[in-house]
Amino acid sequence: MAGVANSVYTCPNEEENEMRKGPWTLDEDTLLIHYIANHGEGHWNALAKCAGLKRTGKSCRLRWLNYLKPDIKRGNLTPQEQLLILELHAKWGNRWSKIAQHLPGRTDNEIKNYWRTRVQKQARQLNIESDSKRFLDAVRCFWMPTLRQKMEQTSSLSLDPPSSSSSHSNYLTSQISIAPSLSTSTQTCSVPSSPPSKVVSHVSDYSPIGTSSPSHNSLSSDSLISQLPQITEQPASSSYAFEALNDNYYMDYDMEGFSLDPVSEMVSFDTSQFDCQMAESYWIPSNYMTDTLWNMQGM
DNA sequence: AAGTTTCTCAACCGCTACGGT
DNA sequence: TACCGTAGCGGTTGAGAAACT
Repeated sequence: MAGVANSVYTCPNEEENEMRKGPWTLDEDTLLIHYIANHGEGHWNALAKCAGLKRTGKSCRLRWLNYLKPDIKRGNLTPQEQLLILELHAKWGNRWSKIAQHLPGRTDNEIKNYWRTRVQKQARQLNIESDSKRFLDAVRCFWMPTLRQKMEQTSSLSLDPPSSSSSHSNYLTSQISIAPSLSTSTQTCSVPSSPPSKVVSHVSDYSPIGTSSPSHNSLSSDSLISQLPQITEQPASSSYAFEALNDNYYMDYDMEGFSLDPVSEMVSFDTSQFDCQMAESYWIPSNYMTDTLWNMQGM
C-alpha cells in the first residue's frame, strides 16, 4: 500500500463509485458526525452511502470509533493508565480491544500504538524481546513500581485545572447535539474546525471526568486490576465509574519521561535479575532504577 | 539553516466471528 | 450446509512532526 496513506486516490475502474482513502477531511468528519447524531451508529456500509461519504463502512466505523466519538480521550496516558495497560497486557497479551474496555475513552488503536511505540521501544533498548518473560518481569519489577511510586507522588499535588486554552479546544468549536439513540442523555459532539489530520493536544485539553473526590487521588500500590469495576466481557461503557483512571487527569504526563538513559547505561545491566520471585527491596535499589533505567525526568 | 533520523499515530489491510438467508 | 454481508480485531504502514546532527 505504498503511497496510499496520504494521497487520497480513487480506484481507476470505479469512476462512478470512487472510494476515498487517506486522511479524513473536515467535511467528511462533519458529514459523519451529523449523520450519526441524527441516525445513530451501526450498519456502517449503509451509513456511508446514506451520509454521502465516499468511504467504506469500515473506514467510517474506524474514524468514528477512534477519533470522532465524543467520549474519546486524547493526550498522554496517565501513569494510572500506563500501569493498567502494563498489567492488563501482562494478563491478556495483545488483546487490545479487551484492554481498551478497561480504559474509558481510550481506543484499542491508541493502546496498541502506545505499546508498540513506547513499551516495545524500552524492550528494544534493553535488548529483550517485548513478549518475553524477561521483559514482562522487567515491567513488573521496575516499571510498574516506578509508575506506582509516581502515582503516589503526584496524587499529593493539587489538581487545579490549567486555564490556558488548547489547540484542541480551538479545534473543537462548533457543537451539535447527539441524538438520544447514541446515548442515554443528550451530549455534545464537537465538529472539528480545522484540519484534523494532526491534533496536537495534551491531557489538560480535556475536562476531567472524575476528579471530584479528593480521596481518589491517592492510589495504593496495589494492582489497579484489583480496583477495576466488575467488567467481564461486556463492552465497556464510557460512563462507568472508573475513578482511578480519571484522577490526575489534568497532569501533563509524558511517557517519554520513561525513556531510558543512553543504552550504555544498560550494557552492564543483567536482565537475568528480573525474577519477580525476589523481594523488590532485594533485587535492586529502587533509586537506581528510577534514576538510571526508567528515567522519570518528564514526570 | 539544512539535512537526516526517529517517533507518533491515523488509517489501512487481512482475517475471523457471527447472524441471516 | 453453504454462502454472503457486516462487525470487529490485531498487525502493519507511512506521512508528518519532532528531535538530532
